[in-house]
Amino acid sequence: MPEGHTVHRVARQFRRDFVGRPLAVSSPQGRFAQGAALLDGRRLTGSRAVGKQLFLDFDGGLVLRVHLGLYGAWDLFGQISPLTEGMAALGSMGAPRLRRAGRMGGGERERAAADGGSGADEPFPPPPVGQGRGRLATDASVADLRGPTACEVLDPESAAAAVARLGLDPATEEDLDAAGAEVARRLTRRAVPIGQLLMDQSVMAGIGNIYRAEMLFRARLDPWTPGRQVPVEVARGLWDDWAVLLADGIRTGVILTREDLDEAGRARALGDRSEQHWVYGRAGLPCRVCGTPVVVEDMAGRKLYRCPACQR
DNA sequence: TCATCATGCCGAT
DNA sequence: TCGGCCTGATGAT
Repeated sequence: MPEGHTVHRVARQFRRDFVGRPLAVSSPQGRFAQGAALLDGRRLTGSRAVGKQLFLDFDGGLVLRVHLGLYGAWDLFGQISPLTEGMAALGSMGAPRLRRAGRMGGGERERAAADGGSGADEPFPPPPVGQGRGRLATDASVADLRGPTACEVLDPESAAAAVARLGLDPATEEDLDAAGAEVARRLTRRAVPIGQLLMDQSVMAGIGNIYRAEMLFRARLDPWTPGRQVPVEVARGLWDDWAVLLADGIRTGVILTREDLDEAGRARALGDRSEQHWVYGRAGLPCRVCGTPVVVEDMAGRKLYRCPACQR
């Protein structure tokens, strides 16, 4: 789903199957017609993610910036490489959607072709389903973009400015130590609740509502604590934890934050949503540590889950 | 068939 | 702080 780990996986997928090739770019829905015309026929030269945003680099320096928002997703067809060892290639990445694939627990969908069949009944390229915003295609692979919050073509300077507006992302920073120190500064100089600062994409980029709730539980930190009251070393610990969780999420495609599980428990949880989180989505259920019912509150218009006993 | 919900973000007030 | 916007799945009616 579209927190940072998903977007990094999308970037990786484009590197595997699209970078280095000329792309046919179109706008089935029409809303991306101008941008598509600028990119159509150009070779894709790079694919990178920063936070929740995807940047696709094209010959001539043009950059396609995509933000999936809450509802966006990529549908993938044709020749698509598996991203996760031992798992089938994916047919959809982003917001949870189910179109032609079987049941899966996450925002990623295995492809119909993956469940034993050859997938030969799928025409290629497939007709765009619904009103796709954009289609990027090589002669072998197709990526359809649906429902994004942002999809725009930028010149190199504007793309750099968009990246500069984002906070630090442990998956792209060269110097994790220096980045951690900077993040700790940004987290501890404002009176805004730490729970809101974690969602602020200009501080640490890529954290969404699930990772926010889970990271604060892992730190046993009350989300309502003003940032400036959080000890610097605790703030620094949040960065270090984000680095660990993000790397794990990129590897598995799943937001699994339970560090208490053994290998078998972890393997089970990867396929069972109800076992993946400490507090997210568990309102009213007993805290996994102390048994106190998990509460859900509104913080700046988003749902915030926490254990009122463990996090203080 | 309808209302509600969702892992996000922006701009007006 | 609020409403709006992107889209589709789900459960109630």
